[in-house]
Amino acid sequence: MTDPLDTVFAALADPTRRAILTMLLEDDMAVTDVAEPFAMSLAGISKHLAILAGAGLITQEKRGRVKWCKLEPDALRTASVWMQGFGQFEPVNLDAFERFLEAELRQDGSEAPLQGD
Amino acid sequence: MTDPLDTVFAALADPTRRAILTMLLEDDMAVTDVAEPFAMSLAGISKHLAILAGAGLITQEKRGRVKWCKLEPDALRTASVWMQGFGQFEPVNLDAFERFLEAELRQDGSEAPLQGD
DNA sequence: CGGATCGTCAACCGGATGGTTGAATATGCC
DNA sequence: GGCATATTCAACCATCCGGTTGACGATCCG
Repeated sequence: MTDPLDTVFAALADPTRRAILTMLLEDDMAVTDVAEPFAMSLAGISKHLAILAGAGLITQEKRGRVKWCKLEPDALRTASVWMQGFGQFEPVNLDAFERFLEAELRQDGSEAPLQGD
Repeated sequence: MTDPLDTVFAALADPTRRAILTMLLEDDMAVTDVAEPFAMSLAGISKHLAILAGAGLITQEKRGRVKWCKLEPDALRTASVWMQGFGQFEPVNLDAFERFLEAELRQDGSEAPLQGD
C-alpha cells in the first residue's frame, strides 16, 4: 500500500508538480517563489509541495520565516530502475540512454573531444 | 491537461497495475488470466486494463471471445526520458544505470567475457 | 437452440485528490 | 508593540478513483 513507487509515481502524475520539479532543477526556491508563476493559491502550491516532499522528491528546510525547497533527484532513481525492467527485454534502441552515457563520459573523461551532434 | 505523462504516471501509480505490467513482461495474456492471481473482481481488473491501455502501456486485441493484452514498453520511454532530466545534472552515482549498461554490452558484444559481480 | 465462458457496461459507494477561502502561526522589521 | 511577510491549517467543495455487484452482449460448443 505504501510502496514508495506508489507515492512517487502519483506525485509525478500531476503537471503542476512536474513543473515545480523542473523549476527546482535550476535552483532551490522559497514556497512563495515557487507559487508565483502559477495561477493558483499559495495554499494550493503548499499542498503540492507537501505531496512532493512526501514522495521524497523534494526536501524543505525552514530558514527564518522562509521555507526553502530543494530537489531530491535520488527519489527518482527507484522509479527509474523499476521502469528499466520494461525496456531491458527490448532490442536496443534507447537513444536517450546513449545520450546520457555521452554526458557521463564527457564528464568523467575530463576532456574527451566531442564531435557535434 | 491531457499530457501523456499525466496518464502514464497515473497509470503507474497503482500497485495492481504495475503488477499487471510485470506479468505481461513474460507473455501476452487474456483478461481472465490477468485477473486470476488478484483478489479482485474481473470488472475491477478490466478497468485497470482500460487505464493501462489509455496510457498506451498495453494494447488489447480481441481474438474470438478472448481479449489479449500485450505490453507496450514504448510508452514508458517518454516517461523515462523525462525522468532522466533530473538525474543528469547530478554527479555520477547511478549504479543502476551501470548495471543496465553492462547488460546492454553483454547482449551486444555477444560473448564478451564477464567477470563476476 | 441452449448453455457456458469471456468481457464490458451501468450504477453505486467510500475515500482520496485538487482546488478554494479565511483564519491562524511564525518570523522579520521599524 | 505593531504591522507586513511567509506559510500552513481547517473546513469545504466538486470531481476522480478503486472497487463492488448485477445485468448485458459476444462468442464458442455440444
